[in-house]
Amino acid sequence: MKYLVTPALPYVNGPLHLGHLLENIQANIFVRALRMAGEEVLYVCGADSHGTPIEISAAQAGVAPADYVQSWQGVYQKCFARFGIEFDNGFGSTHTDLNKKHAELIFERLKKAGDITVKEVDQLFDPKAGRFLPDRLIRGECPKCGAQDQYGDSCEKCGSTYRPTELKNPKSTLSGETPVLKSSKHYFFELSHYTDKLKAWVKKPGVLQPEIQNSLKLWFEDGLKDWDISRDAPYFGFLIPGEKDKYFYVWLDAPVGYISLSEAAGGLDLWSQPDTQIIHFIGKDITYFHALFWPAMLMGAGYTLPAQIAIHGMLTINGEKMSKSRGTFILADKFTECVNPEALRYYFACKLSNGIEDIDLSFEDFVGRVNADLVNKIVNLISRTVPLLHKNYAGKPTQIAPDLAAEIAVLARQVEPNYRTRDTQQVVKDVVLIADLANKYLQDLSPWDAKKNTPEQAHEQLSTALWAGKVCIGLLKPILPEVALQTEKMLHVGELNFKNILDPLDANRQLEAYSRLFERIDMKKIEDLTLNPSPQTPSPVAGEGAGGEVSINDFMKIDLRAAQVLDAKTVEGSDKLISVNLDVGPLGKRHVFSGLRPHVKPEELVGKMVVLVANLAPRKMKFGVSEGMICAAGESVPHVILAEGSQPGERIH
RNA sequence: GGCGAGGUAGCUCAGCUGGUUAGAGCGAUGGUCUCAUAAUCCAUAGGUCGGGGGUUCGAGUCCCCCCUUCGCCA
Repeated sequence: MKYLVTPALPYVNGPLHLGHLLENIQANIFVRALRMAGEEVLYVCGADSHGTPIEISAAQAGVAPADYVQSWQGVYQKCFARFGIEFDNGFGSTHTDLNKKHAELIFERLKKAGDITVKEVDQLFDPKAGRFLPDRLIRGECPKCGAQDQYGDSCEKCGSTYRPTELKNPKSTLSGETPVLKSSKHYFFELSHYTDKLKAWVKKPGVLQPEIQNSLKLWFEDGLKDWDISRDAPYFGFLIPGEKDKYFYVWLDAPVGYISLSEAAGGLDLWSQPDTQIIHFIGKDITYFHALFWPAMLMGAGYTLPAQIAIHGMLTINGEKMSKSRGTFILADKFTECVNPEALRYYFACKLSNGIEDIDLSFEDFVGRVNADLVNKIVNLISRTVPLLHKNYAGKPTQIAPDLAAEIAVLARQVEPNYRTRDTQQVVKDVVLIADLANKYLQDLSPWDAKKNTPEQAHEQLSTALWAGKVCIGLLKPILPEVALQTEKMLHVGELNFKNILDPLDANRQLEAYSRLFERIDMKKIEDLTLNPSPQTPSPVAGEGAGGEVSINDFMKIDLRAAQVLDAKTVEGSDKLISVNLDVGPLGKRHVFSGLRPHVKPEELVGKMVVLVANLAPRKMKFGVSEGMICAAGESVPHVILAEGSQPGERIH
């Protein structure tokens, strides 16, 4: 039996946030657990790279859409890697020749099967921008309640939904023009042809969670409607064969990415073998596409159907929807600056099961679980035994107590099946229970207390507790790969898997000295996540460091100003800094610490017109606050760039 | 608005097809050990199971209405 596991392909419209991580951590844990059980698993993912939003963002950034997508691809891959998530064949994209080939192939097969039809559709068109407008790019008055400035699909005030053509006084958000109605030919996929097959597939046990089966009923009752799968130029996507200005709708070629990414990783045959276990991890928001459109496409084109659509709930932060204004729209990279990424893996594992309820990241609970259970109980088993074994028994373990070992083995054997059903909530519960047993065992027998024990007994007790700790970490290995790796090295137990996990420790091998496996989380650091909210407008294309391209928009974010040096002094206690006061005209006066001391004499600066990065975030330094940066050129011997002839405060661009 | 899924102790959650005095962990409080990242271990307190009505010998568990959160409405 071979497995193919995919998370949803993240759409390229900004940096990854904790919501992406929830799904990807869940899928990653699942993959690691299967592999630990000896299963063969292909694990692929990539950027969902097409569509109007990407095309427009790329245009705004002044780069080609393909380049725009590619630069994000690298950012995503690095970000995932920080959380222990790495895909077979790297993090791919749906904008590839391979994906084009498969999208066309499926389209041709559906066409041959008579599932593709062509109809004329009236849509709002922006004459100035020369393009049809998706609902989200039209704003106007709600036809129901009259609220101003509402999207073309639904009203945020009264919640009513409508067609964009019903909107009063509509305006294109691209050009501000009033859109006009225009007709165009569209391709449709006749989903209803697959109604019976889909009904049967949906009911197959294990394919979908019961809650999802319920919610699908309505869609079937209403009757499956045909699906508009084409978009007119300009559009970033794949041209429809035989057309010059019509493209596949992004949602058609996005799931096809599952196939092309598989092929790129050497696993195309997984889609033709009947016994493959194809498992898609998705959020409940995109159920429709994965439970109806996608399987219907596969049915029509003759591929293996997914064995399971593993659907999870949405992520909330402290009980509320992630919100940019509340600062709870937490970016993944920001998180890694404050907290060990494995803590998040552990916490999500605590909360996830095979249910579809929303998952709440409660900071209080998060810190509590990690500190109280993971550090104080589980890791503690190792940190309280290894040093004693070194002190009294030359760092070598001995045989283990059979009674406790048997009790623990019973719990440990439940773990693998729970991973397979994605019930990591139960996995963690069982592991914590093992840790509780072992901590209590140690406490009751106190092997550190010579009066209660003979040395042999104490040796066995310590070894048993350490073994229990190893079992705990081993069982959590899919969740905490890095901690497990460190433990394997420290205890010399080789690569832990579900077969060898209960093996005793090698009595002839000296343990490494104990080093901390996990640090407690400081609540203050977590609070920092929300105190400094993630940026509203994430920087696209950037993030590649020096030498990478930035868009004009990125450049324009930097506010460079001409500034006149009022005075400049050396800073006592620092051989690098110069304390500079600047006149920035209308922006007032600024104080800056400049690191130019080794190359520039303070008195040389006075009166000069320099270039100031005026909107650099103020930085608190040992000697005070610096409110900007003075630009200089040159690597080893920098010299200050002068803006001669400028007036203080003038913008430089 | 329609449909679906939730609303159980301060926090996060278990409670299978209705059945004895509603459970767990964390947190809190008191005590304990001192090997360990002031960790462990023991004990105690904490709930009108969102609200109201109904079916039943008996409902957190079934039915109806309402409030509330989340998702979807192609």
